[in-house]
Amino acid sequence: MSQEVEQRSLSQYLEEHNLKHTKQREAILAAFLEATGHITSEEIHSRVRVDHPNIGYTTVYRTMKLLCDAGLATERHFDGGVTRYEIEHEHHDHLVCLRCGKIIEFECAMIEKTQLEIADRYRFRVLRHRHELYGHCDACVRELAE
Amino acid sequence: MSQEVEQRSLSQYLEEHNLKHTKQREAILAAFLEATGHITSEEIHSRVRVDHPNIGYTTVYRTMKLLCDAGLATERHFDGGVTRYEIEHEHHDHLVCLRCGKIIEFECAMIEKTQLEIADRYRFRVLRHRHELYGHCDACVRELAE
DNA sequence: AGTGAAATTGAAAATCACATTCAATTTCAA
DNA sequence: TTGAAATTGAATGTGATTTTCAATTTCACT
Repeated sequence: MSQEVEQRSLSQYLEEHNLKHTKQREAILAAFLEATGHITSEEIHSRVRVDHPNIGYTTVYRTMKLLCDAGLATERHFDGGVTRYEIEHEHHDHLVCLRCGKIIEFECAMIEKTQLEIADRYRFRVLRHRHELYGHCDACVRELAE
Repeated sequence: MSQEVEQRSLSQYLEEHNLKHTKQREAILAAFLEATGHITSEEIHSRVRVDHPNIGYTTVYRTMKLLCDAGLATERHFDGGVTRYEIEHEHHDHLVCLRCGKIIEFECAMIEKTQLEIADRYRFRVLRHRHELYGHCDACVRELAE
């Protein structure tokens, strides 16, 4: 299946860090990968429970942190106070629909460059950033117009 | 004193909304204005307690919400999960020092314009945004280099 | 295969920041 | 002065996450 690379990557991380390979970790990674981006621990928990009814919420929680450390997932904190996880890939920022919750990724070299220039003016060393545009997606704008 | 305008502005808002003018509200606004930007409810509470030892945390909390509604303060949620309040003024974004907590405001018409162009490409209607650069300020970079 | 030290699990309890409840108090228009 | 309505603040609730800890599992080494 298409999860081989990630499962192997997890195993490698676990070995390198003297951590143990468990059914739970494997199942949680699988559930996370099967979902499409920006999922919450809660959602992963329900999904993983279908096949593994006795995996606890705490374990999902801890495992998602682990996957982040292992470089397989990234934590995102959008407005609303719930942590979401996305599959780790190139840097990007987000458009977040306040009505339907849809999350669109975007990337803009121009903005990236400009923000570094701004930081330079303050002799500020940027380590990371977040840039989120909140509003209404196309579909919601249409529905609201009705 | 220099708070006259804001105090009057608060009074006006209270009248217009059939709310009452209380010592607590006045004191909390005063404490907020005396502080320099990006303060937490917790901090406002300690400050206001100096002269008004029996004002409760809940009241500070509620009053800060009120000041936001009245257009005198703005709520900000930086990484770390604590709400901070700043004196309401023109739109701007932030540089946040992860070491000393210093917060620098910046504004960039170019970025504002570019992000609207990006949103347009997705037919996304932007209602608000957040753009925060996290890293180390000049002073901290120097100290870290020692 | 068996052993045991170390890691992991999961239920429950703790934490953290914020929000709500409610009885007592205060405000202010009449 | 009065009393209806708003406000206060202590205590309690909430929601998301985090920690605790006893029981279980993993895995390097017999």
